[in-house]
Amino acid sequence: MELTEAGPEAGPGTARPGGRTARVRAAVLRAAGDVLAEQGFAHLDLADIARRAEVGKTTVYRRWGSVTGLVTDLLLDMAQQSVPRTETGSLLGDLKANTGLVRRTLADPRQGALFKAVIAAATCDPKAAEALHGFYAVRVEEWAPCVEQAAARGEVPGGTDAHEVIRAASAPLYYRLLTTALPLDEAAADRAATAAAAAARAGAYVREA
Amino acid sequence: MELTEAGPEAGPGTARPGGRTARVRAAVLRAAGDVLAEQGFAHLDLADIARRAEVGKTTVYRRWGSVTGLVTDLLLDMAQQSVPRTETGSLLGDLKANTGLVRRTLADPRQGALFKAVIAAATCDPKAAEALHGFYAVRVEEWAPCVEQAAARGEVPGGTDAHEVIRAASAPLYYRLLTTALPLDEAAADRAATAAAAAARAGAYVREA
DNA sequence: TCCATAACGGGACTCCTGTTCCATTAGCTG
DNA sequence: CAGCTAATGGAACAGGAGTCCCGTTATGGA
Repeated sequence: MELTEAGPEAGPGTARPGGRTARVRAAVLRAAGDVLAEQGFAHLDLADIARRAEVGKTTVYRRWGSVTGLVTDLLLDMAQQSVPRTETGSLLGDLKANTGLVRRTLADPRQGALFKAVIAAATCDPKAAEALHGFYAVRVEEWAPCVEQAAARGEVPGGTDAHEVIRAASAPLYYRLLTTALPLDEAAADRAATAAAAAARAGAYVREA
Repeated sequence: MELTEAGPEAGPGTARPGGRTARVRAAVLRAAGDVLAEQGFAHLDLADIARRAEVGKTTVYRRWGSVTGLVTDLLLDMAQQSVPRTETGSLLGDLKANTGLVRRTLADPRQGALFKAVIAAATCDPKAAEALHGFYAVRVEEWAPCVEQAAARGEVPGGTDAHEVIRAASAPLYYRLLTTALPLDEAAADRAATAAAAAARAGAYVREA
């Protein structure tokens, strides 16, 4: 997995990223996503993906090296497509927009399977973990302003940790997805947003001195 | 993986569970835990575990069959040792006791690695997922009464979903463990408890009609 | 347009995971 | 305590994941 490797001599796919290289990457990531959605992380076999993508097995091993490496790149690719944040004028509205987006993503067969896979990969592979942490750091950063605006409006106390509020809103959805068999319905998303907003208003996320 | 297989003819280890069979299971689970703590889920190789446990490779494959099967059994074994719930007299105190326990468990190198592994296994294996869901269902059930007592004391509105409150208290810790590189410190645990208590008091977990 | 070479692709090869077979050990039951 | 058989363990085997080698393709620059 040389994808995130710094330094002058990086792995294949970096010196000539255009044309064929890009096509191969697209085909492989697409095939990997298909397998994930259809059969899950356990059945992710690089040889099979090479076959589906109509790409040489050697190429897949050379560029991605392992299942976790491939999943990591899949995440990096997905991180490109950022969904812009919507503003509703109230903290609760903004948080509901956020949890609704998270819920729809996790409930979607393809995206949901991908996220499960990435989380699984992150638990065993440091590079995957780093990519995942980076992904969420960006997302949280993107949504944090809505809490700061709420603080400016006086909806929540000053000194409220905006990042922590955003994380608190998503957390129950991930917990539900991973540790229960309960459905990820809209009620759960709204409840998560409502709870985060209520806790924030009560000053639960005010930074300690 | 015949562990949870119902019916008259179950897998090996069920007809003569005493003596040697129990010793083999203990040795294998212990070795598996060691490897998990030392090297993580990715390096969990059944042949290696058999070697460490000084047990025949065939035996491990016959009784557990796969990495996820072994991890699942490890979880079932761990589910036996239930830590009794403490009662402090206030919802916030009880929730802090809960999140403190969760935090210590996840921060412990051995237990934390094990939980990460089980979560990873659950994302790719239905049996592992079922075992994990059962585990958390029991834990949540164990702690739910503290919310009901709080309702009886008038700390939270009637009709508050006790299970949901307990889940809400743990969720941020798991989210933090999996999606960030932030430390699982006591402040995070207390904050999670405080937020869940505040949201519950505000009626965020009242069941809809 | 042409060249140097980055990147790909096929095939052979290796090693290791997981299976099968059967002899041996040791629980359970009468 | 004796026998039946569940369960284990060693050894040989099969299949597939991952590697290596090298010829082929096509990209980016001169």
